[in-house]
Amino acid sequence: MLAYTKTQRGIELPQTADFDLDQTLNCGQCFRWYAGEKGSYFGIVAGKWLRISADSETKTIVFHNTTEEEFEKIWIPYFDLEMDYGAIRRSLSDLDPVLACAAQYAPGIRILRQDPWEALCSFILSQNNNIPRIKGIVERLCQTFGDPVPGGYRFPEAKRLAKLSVEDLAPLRCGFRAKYLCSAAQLVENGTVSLSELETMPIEQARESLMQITGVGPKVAECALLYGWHRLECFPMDVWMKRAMAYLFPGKKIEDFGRYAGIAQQYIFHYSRQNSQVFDGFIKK
DNA sequence: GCCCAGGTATAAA
DNA sequence: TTTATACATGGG
Repeated sequence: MLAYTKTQRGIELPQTADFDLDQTLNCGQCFRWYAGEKGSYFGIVAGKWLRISADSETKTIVFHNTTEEEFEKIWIPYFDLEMDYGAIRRSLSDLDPVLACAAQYAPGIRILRQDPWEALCSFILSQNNNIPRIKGIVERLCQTFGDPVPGGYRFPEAKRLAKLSVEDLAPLRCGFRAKYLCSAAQLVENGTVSLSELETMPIEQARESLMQITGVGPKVAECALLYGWHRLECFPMDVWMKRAMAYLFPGKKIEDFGRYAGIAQQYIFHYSRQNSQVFDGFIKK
């Protein structure tokens, strides 16, 4: 069982190497968390506003003003707190020495269990885009079409977006991606793409299913399945990652990373971005 | 102003 | 089947 304590501030969790807020919330897997004071973050998940911070005095992660019930129901699953990322990191490290090196750069990364629909939309909006702007678009999407909740807005349901036209989405200023969002909403709403079935569907089939949506290619499908459906075997590949793989793991295939390939991918992504030697090795054409 | 962003659809080779 | 371009917008 997960060891947490209830205090005046909320719920507190002993700080470990396996959970780092910056690495987890600032790595491009989610777009609705904002940095607050003193290294804290705030965001809205499942209609609940949360402030979360690391307290170096008490050596705890603090989930502020949270009830036990809410913590159990929302935050444990969302932050995937019952999965042993330390064990996964060690087993991945045993697989390959270069991967072991990469893992050291972001040992505190966790793969969030985001809402599948929100993740799908977020990664549709992420294509050929940068993170600050993606965040802005997602925020406008929620403010414009999401139901209000204390602290902000929910992410709008597919049902709501399915009624909208490309013109209706103009306030988002998301450019050519508006028609992609419409396509996603309509295919989900008319049942062509079943959000619930994607959790257990064979991965190849799941990928094909998502790619029926106009604007969802292999990269977006892989990101959505990894970050939205927690399909950890998924390994988002872009030009950058292809080069990183060729440079760091010549001859190695994604399957070699096993069922936690997606976590390996996050380690590699962070490592490549932070290590200038690796960067110079493959990014300059 | 200029470059470009964790891509994809579409039209040529 | 592989390789080039346009795409909308705005952050840096």
